[in-house]
Amino acid sequence: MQLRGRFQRSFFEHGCLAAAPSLLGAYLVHRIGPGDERVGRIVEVEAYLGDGSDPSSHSHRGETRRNRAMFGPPGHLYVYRSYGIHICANVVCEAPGRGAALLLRAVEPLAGLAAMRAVRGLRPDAPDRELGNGPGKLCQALDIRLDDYGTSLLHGRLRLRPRQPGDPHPRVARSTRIGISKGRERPYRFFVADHPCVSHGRPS
DNA sequence: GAAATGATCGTCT
DNA sequence: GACGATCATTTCA
Repeated sequence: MQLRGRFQRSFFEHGCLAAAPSLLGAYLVHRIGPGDERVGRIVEVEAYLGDGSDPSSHSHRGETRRNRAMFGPPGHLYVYRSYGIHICANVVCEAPGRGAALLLRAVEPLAGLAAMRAVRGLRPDAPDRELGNGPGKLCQALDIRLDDYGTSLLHGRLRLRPRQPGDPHPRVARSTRIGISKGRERPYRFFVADHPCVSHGRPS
C-alpha cells in the first residue's frame, strides 16, 4: 500500500476498528477552488468490516462493480448513493483486497460555512451543527460527489489531515450503528462524546 | 422530543 | 422487482 508517514500508517495498519477512533478529530479538507475551501472536523464514524463477518458491510458478499473501491488501496474514498437520493462517503482502510471501510457520519464545520449553508439550502441563521451532522449532509456540505469515487485522501484536492499536536484529545464514545437492519448488535459506531455536531440518528 | 412517512434510483437478486 | 450505511417534514405526545 502506498502510504507514507506515521499518520497514514497508524491509521490503516491495525484494522478499521483500531483506526476508527484515530479518525475522530482529524480534518477533512476540500479545496474546491479559489476562495472556496471547506473544512470539517470528523466527530462521528462507523466501521464496516472487510473479513466477510459483517452482514451490513457493503463488502460482505464480495467484490462487485459498486463496492470495488472498498477493496482498493487504503486512504481512498468509497462513495455510494443512499436511498436514491443522498451520497455517503467512506475511507477505505486495511490492505487492498480486504474490503474494510469507515463511513464518515458527521463533521464539525470549521471553514467555508457560508458555502455549506448555501449548498445545503439552509437559512443564514441555521445553527452550525446542522451543516454536517449526518452522512448525507456531510457530503453535501463538503461537496463530496460520486465523481470522487476511488480518489485518494492522501494527496489531491480532497484530503484527510491528522489531528494536530495542540488539539484536545477527543473523548471517544461508542455505540451500535445507525440505520442498519443486519449486524445491529455490533458496537462499531465511534463518536466524540457530547459533541453538538454528532448526528441524531438512533443507534440500532 | 420521539416516531412515522414519503421521496427516489442504482445495484444486486 | 425489492431493497437500502438518509433526510426533511409532519404528526403526535
